[in-house]
Amino acid sequence: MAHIKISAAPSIRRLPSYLHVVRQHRMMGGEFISGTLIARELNLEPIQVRKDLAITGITGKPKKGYPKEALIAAIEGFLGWNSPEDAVLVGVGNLGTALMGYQAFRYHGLRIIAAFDKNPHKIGSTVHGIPVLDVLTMDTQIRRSGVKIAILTVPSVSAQEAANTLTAAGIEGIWNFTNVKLKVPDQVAVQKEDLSSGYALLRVSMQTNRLIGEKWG
Amino acid sequence: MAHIKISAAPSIRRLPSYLHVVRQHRMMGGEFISGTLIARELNLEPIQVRKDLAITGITGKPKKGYPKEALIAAIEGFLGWNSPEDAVLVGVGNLGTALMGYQAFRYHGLRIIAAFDKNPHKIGSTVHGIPVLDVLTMDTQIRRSGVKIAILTVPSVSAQEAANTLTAAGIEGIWNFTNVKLKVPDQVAVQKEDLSSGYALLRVSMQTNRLIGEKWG
DNA sequence: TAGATTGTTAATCGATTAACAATC
DNA sequence: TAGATTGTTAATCGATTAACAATC
Repeated sequence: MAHIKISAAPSIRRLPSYLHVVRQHRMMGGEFISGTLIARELNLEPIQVRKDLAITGITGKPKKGYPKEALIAAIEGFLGWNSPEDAVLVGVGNLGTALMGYQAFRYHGLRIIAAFDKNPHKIGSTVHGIPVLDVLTMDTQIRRSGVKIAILTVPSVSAQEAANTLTAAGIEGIWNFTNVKLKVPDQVAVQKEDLSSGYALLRVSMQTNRLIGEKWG
Repeated sequence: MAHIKISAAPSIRRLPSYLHVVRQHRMMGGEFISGTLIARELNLEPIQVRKDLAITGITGKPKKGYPKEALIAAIEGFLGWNSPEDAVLVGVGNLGTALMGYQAFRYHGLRIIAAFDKNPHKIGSTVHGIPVLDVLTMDTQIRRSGVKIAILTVPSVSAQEAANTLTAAGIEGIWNFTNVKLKVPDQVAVQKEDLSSGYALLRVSMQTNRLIGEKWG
């Protein structure tokens, strides 16, 4: 539901980065990978990595670390990334097009099977191999396919209307790339992706560094 | 510097959403806007909004709220968004192209003045009105223009090399859209933008909702 | 064996929330 | 005036970090 607070959200947010590190070490020799090593690669504290990994249910071996394959399976299983999940994308603009071509989604078990737009010039075409369909048929298509995830990349003004259609069609999760605070039923999860918050942090970090530089440089 | 911990990071992350709400209420009548109203629109606690706004230095008036224009100026000033800041973008792929056309950056005082790529077919063209230049000339161009911010949207394999060139050229902040943990000098700020962490949270939220649904629905 | 690493329990730290006097 | 709202001070909550016994 939209307003449930997910506990351990910071830990969950870090899990994909751990998964990424383990995958990179997959080919390299050794059956095990230690939390210490993962921590070092990500500039984190080892204890934090161990605590985070614990929520996936994995258990390691003292002195050795975590069995790589089991660790990958544990993280993927916890996140639901082990079985491929279909998604639709709404709004084939610049960002939508970019996300449709984003190869990394494969590693998250996320498959965009269709996109929707209202522009007649786009409808009927394919973008990165994904068919672009008429947004007017969205409700029918989603019901038929049973897709549960929608990626929302429409202009702000259309965001709430699109969300209404999506929820009515039975979508359970909306990955919201607009800057609109969506109003949805409680049983629908919304994850708002907000570029501006990251940029805010970057600018403040830069200011902080300049102050330090003046003082010490 | 890369590993400095910014205190009050969660508050800073929320500031752009407050700014967005105030801007939307700008035209509507009234000189003031209350923290209570902002909180309601964003599903936050009023006390949290007041605490967050306090770090910008703004002071409100009991019973009335915050003066809209002063509040906008305070947030923008705190974030450094009041004066336009130039940036370059490195890597004109799908995501790079999308960001080059992202209109919302105007509201953050961010101006992408040039992009760099190594593809001869792209070099010399313009994307969304922004010139695409040869990445081999990047060092020179950045030094000459004095740009301090770089948006990094190259493939993972090229990320560290690009970051090296950027820092050598005097870049002070890198907005990193790759999944590579960059190694940079301490005086360079890096903000890593990570789509997968948001997706992880979405999936866990959906799972939680399903469990609740089974129990109550 | 010795030393590195895990997992648990406790301590610390910081963020969120509560309470409430001041006030327009 | 009465009531809504601010800003401060205190309390709570949750996340991070520390300490350390167990162990391969």
